[in-house]
Amino acid sequence: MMFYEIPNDEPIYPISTAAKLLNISVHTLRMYEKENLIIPFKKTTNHRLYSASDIERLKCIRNAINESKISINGIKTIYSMMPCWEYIGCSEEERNNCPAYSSHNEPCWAVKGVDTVCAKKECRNCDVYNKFSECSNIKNFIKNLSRVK
Amino acid sequence: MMFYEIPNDEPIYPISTAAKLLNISVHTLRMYEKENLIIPFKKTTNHRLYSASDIERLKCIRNAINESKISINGIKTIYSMMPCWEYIGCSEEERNNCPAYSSHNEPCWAVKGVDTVCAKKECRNCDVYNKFSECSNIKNFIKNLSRVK
DNA sequence: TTTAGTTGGTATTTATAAATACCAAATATT
DNA sequence: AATATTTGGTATTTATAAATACCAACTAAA
Repeated sequence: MMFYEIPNDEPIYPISTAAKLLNISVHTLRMYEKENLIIPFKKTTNHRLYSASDIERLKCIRNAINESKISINGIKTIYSMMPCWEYIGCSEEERNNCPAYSSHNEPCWAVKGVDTVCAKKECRNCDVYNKFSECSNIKNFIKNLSRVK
Repeated sequence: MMFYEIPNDEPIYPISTAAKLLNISVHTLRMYEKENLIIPFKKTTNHRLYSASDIERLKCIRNAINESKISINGIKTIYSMMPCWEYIGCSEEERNNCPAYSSHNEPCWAVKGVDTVCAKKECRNCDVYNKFSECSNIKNFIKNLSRVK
């Protein structure tokens, strides 16, 4: 018998499976997407697929909502505080042209402009986006910022 | 006729006046205090007094709750992200001994320990606390952090 | 000393965020 | 070809955060 290891960023679960794994409804998953909390992989036919790391991210979101009692808009605001420009390495000018740099309500991946460094990037694969599979990472990121730089 | 300028950090409004200015109930003000969103001045008799800058801060909190739809716990989590240690200038050791450094749910002024630099400080008068009279300042602080250091 | 305001507490109400239910059209699967 | 699933949409329900109401004891002001 052979085992194949599936990378945890491989999109494998259709939406119904993801919903079952998280014990929530399919519609709720679409709602989280509409709110820019999650970016599932989309097939050419527009059908969604979720990876293991997507599931982890969603567990984290569920925990924030249900245990920590942080509203969806609260989570979005927290996401918006990520200093993405440091991670991407934006120049002074690039920062000032980027809506993400001044956004206080939406995560960077929800507001990237058309002339920005990130415009053509697939946010789903971006480190800035992925650093949040574990939610407490934003403050950790801020800690590192202040030490490293 | 003479005019006396009142410093905007001077505690002058009793709770009923503050409530009227904000168009909310007295109990709501006490609730915000219990949740560590605000630290009003307390007279020796335990009666509260609010300053003009307290009122501004509260307007900001009201806006976050009513307009931005961020829950109280969300606001607390956002407050907890403030890199106070940079502002206070804590050493490596001081950081690691301070509950505020690792807190993800409570603002620093709600969790300061007994052996910390801030233990004896009056948080109400602290710059870290006061920088938030204008709410969008946390991200601005992070921006400065990454540039200055 | 009489009236007004504050204290901290619990119990209740209200407003609404979050989740569910249902829909017809499109796509996937057998 | 027939069954199952997904799509995006609106309308509804549910759970609960946030605010209010009420309390007796204490303090402040006229």
